[in-house]
Amino acid sequence: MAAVEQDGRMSGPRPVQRLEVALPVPLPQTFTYLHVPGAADEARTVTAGDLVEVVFGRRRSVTGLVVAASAPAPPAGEEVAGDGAGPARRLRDITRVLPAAYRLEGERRRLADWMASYYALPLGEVVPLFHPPAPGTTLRAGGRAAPERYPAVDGTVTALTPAQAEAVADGSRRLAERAYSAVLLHGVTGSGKTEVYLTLIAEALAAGRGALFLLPEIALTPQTLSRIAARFGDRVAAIHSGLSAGQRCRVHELAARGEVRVVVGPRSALFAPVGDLGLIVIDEEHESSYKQDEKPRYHARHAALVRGRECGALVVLGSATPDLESLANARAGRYGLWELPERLGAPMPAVEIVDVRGGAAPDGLSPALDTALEETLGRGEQAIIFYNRRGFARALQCAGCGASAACPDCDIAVTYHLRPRRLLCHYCGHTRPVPAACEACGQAAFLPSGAGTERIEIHLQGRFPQARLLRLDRDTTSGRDSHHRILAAFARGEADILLGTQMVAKGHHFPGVSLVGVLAADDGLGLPDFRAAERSFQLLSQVAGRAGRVGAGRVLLQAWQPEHPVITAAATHDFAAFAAAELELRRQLGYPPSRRLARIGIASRRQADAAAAADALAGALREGLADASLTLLGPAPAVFERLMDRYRFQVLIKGDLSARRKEWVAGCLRSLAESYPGVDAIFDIDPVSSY
DNA sequence: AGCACGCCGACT
DNA sequence: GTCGGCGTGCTC
Repeated sequence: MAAVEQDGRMSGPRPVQRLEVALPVPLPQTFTYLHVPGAADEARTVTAGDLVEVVFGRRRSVTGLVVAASAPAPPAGEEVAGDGAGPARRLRDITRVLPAAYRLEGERRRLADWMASYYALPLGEVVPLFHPPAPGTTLRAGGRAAPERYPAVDGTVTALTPAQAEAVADGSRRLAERAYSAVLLHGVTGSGKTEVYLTLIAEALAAGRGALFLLPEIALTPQTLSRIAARFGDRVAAIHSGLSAGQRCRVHELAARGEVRVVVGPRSALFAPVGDLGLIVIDEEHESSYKQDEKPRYHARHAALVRGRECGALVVLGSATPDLESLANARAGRYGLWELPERLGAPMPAVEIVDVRGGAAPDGLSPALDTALEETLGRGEQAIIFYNRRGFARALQCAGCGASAACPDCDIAVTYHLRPRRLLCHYCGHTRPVPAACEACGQAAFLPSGAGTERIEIHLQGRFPQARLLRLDRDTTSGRDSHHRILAAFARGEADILLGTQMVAKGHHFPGVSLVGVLAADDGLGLPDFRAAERSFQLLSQVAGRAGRVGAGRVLLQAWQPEHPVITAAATHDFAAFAAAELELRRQLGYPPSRRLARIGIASRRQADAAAAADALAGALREGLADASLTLLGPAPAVFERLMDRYRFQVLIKGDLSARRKEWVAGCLRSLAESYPGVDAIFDIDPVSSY
């Protein structure tokens, strides 16, 4: 068959390329497409590393990575390769080749390969991380294309303290070596970690190299961005959830062209195509938001270390409360260690533990905290009250039969909310009006049991009617930016008390705060999760660090277990004591960082199917993974046995799974899905929690 | 995974 | 009568 050229002349068939394309589907194979170079404007010859758009199944447009491309050759009856069964079909042409700026090659490609192997995913499933618009981000139609502007701040470089200078000096030496190395920067709240990061970024830039600066989304405040912009001007670009698809593409292209040399953002910023990377900073490296909780379930800290290794960069992990895994790596000599033990400007606040056992209002403010708050307000200073539970009451219990109103889709008591007055499931979002009478026994008297921030708010309003109160939790932050607006208003002194959930603990500098009160400080310790103690310690340290960053500060921790080692270590700002005790526990129980962990979750609408599939899987794994270095736990019902109308079971694997074995497990899960329709399986490497 | 096809329950 | 729930089958 001859093609008709635009000028009407007949010509022979055009040479075509056969492309092997990795696509974002959970299938182990690549897919073969054809490409006719020169068939359209910019239809250049394709090579491995190009991204292409294709029609796939019933999907109009899917972006895939070319992993192999033949030389252009005359077409010869191009058919679907393989099985032989069924009628032969012609191979499909690709729709489009993405511009060269989007090519996935060099150390980013090696990172993609590592991720696919380490997390046991087809290569195509990690490719979307590397090209904008990234999945799961807000796509605002039309978006304002104007570059983001941040208020100018004083960009003056302050003199470094001796500890900061020492860290920077070691960092400079490492940068000059132009080889991979990693460092844990352990610096207490307010010790000036950011100045160390910014100085090192400046050094990397001065040496002509690029940098990535990762921080939790929540920490991407206008303050932070202004400070960075003041220092680096238009060589820096920020990625955050508010960017439109077009703005994301722009950042990507500027980075690929080398016009932007520093990219700041949350975990997804790790994949920006900044060339000749000299430095990767992971701030608040202990934050669990660095682990993506949907597929692909990667950990950005781990991936950052791999990217650093692949391009010869210095990777700096910073935290006031390092992840125990990072601490163990530093102690084992795999990372350097920089310590900033001194807070700048003010001493660490004094922390008092308040025993609430036997008190009149164990869920509310103790007399000690009440008095401290009264004094603080009397002096015209600000206070933060932290209670990690939203709503009015944890459950609405029937006074007659004791039954708590439950979620129809989860085996969970629903939370009682006052504004609006409804019952709400915090796991699936189910909501319904408050019933007039008990749904189980018909009696009309209820006992709201266990307090939440709404209830504390009402108490505080009654107790201190003249105080201006701001509440910060998921229910007061539904609007875009409302979170930052509330924090900014409090920072400007527009309220006297900030009451809220863990949102009050993160980031932000509050010069006027001299009192922090924590209700139920030991609340998180009861969770059946091997990281419960670590998370509690981090949270308490963080919230305590909000007090007295200027002048004297005071922190009151109310607890049921005042002698609990996590509470006493947090009260004495003693990270080393906490770490020593917790590392020993982890060693005894065989949890990270002593041993690695993988988790397989099984879920189905039908309980029997989920149970049978979990049993079958555990049996297969016990046989296929019989090895002294591995320990299998389960199958066991998940901690929340039923969520979103699905019954959940799990199997845990302790020990080091080789890439081979992960691949084998992934294969088991694929065949499990075939044998048990309606059953879903999740394979989570290095899960952030064990339930 | 995503997307459409196909087959049985409660509604204008 | 049909709207729509989700089981299931396939993807070059």
